[in-house]
Amino acid sequence: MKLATWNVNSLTVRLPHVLDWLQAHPVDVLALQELKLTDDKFPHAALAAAGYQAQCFGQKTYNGVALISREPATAVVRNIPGFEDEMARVIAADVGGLRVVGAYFPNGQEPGSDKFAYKMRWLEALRVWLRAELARQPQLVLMGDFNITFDDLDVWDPVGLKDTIHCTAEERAQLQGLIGLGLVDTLRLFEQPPRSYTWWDYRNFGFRRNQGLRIDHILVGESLRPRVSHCAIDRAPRALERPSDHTPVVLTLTD
DNA sequence: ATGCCTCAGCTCCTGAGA
Repeated sequence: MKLATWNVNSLTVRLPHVLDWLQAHPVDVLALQELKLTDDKFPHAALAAAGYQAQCFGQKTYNGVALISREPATAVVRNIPGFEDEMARVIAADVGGLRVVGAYFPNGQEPGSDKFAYKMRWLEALRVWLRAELARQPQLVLMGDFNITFDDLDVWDPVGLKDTIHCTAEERAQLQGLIGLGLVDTLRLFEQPPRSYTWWDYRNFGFRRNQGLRIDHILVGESLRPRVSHCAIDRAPRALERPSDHTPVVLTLTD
């Protein structure tokens, strides 16, 4: 079984890339973030023609998440129960015997800002909710655009970007809080090329210079760890014409 | 350097992203 996550930065613009990618990488589940469209504009027909059904949770202009899967997804939950949020950031469902959570974590803009405070509240609510979810169904996968680096290995310039957004101690403490629930950072279970990132700034030739961050992650419950056979970043879509600024991460589980 | 690029939208500029 294969699962993947990809922040597409507008599904309208990136649909051709997504369809091409699914054809070349027929994963069982693909979590998308930053759809930037409302549910009435979601391309169900194009995905159905490719052999996929979708559960979507969109909004106008910003945010928006979806779970695309070969098999139907059930018990769908949108956003964090009990956490009032105007933004469409989370979609969870049962797929293939797993609880799959796709998430677009808040950016946070700048430490000390209102948006940073919102990010921290959101992270706290996510952790509390996932603790209960894991108790109910330990076979859980949390994947998406976390907008947080684990450590300096995830940062192209850890000195210059020290304590900036995605790299602060507060954000990283919350990310470790998720690990503390019994979740595993699957990419780090396997040897990776040096300077492995999932996002590169559009500006300043960020991708060409490999000046990026690893902020898209796939975490699994400890009980799934024995089934994790591979995890890797697929840089290829970032090199296409008119790319998203993020690239997919792919997890392989033994059946 | 309050810059660089990309996207959506009350579209010829602005806000947001990261």
